[in-house]
Amino acid sequence: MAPPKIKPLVDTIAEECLAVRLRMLNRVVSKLYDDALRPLELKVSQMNILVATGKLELAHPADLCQHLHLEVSTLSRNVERMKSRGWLEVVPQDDGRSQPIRLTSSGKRLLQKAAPAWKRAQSQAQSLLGKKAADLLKDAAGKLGSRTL
Amino acid sequence: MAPPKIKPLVDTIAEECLAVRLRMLNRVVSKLYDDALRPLELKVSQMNILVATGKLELAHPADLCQHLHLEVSTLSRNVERMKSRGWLEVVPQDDGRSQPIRLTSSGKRLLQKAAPAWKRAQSQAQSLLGKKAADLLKDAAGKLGSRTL
DNA sequence: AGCATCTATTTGCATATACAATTAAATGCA
DNA sequence: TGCATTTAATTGTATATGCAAATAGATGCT
Repeated sequence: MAPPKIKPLVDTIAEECLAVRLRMLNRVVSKLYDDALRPLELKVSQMNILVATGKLELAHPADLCQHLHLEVSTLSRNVERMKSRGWLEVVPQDDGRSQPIRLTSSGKRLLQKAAPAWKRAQSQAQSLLGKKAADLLKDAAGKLGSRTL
Repeated sequence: MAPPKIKPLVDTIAEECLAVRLRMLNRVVSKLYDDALRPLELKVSQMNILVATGKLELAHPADLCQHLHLEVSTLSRNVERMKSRGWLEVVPQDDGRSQPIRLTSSGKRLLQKAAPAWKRAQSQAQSLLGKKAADLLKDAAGKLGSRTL
């Protein structure tokens, strides 16, 4: 029998899909930050983790994941790389299951050094998205539960 | 000497970084679609490519990448997987460098079958983000140049 | 024709991400 | 004490992503 008409469906999804748009924006905006941070050999994904860890001071993986809406297994691999670079360290606890981490001095220095690059990327992203979209982005992120971080 | 004060910097980035928010939203929203599409063994990243290919009818990798703001190397690998699943096929050209692709019948049928799952995820994403943010998302994506797709 | 150059795509390598399964440690209860 | 259960994190496996380098084919110039 004749193949089903695919065109209307394709047009609908192409014009309306929120995921395709969000994923595109994510790629473009992440690249702005990655480009700015490249001289520091730091990626925006890693900077996010450094910041969230600094915010919590002593950060349990599961807590970080709740704040960042990241899978624990994803975080585990990222932290592994960042420990080996000397930016994070584990702080042993009474409960041997816990492996909470904190910033090392080196990690803190890296964040300080990254600040100007972050500011540049942030302002590029701001101009690209426009103020309204940028504000809405904050609102939307707030709706994800587990406070903004 | 004393370590630099890291707290104010961490607070600023945590509260204002657009990338961290966009990346979080991307993870959460992509998961809505991936969950809905899982029974079809289809990921939202792949659905995006199927749709963009369907839209162009005969799609050159470089064109797809421009529309989707994707690296050609990324697309190359994704297309490889999708060819091996029988959803896409290469259409040889006079210019031997060109490797334009199109949907196979199987790829079209898959899209048809995926439509209800897409609709469910789309409406979940809509509720999560709210109408205003969803609309802004379209505007913002429009700012990326190379028309909406 | 022959060669440098340009263009389209793929390949090598590394990180990011998620799901499922596993390990390790604490806890509760018989 | 001993064992099932629960909790915290890691490990196995696969896809997604991007940068840099390599390949392959077309094109233009001499």
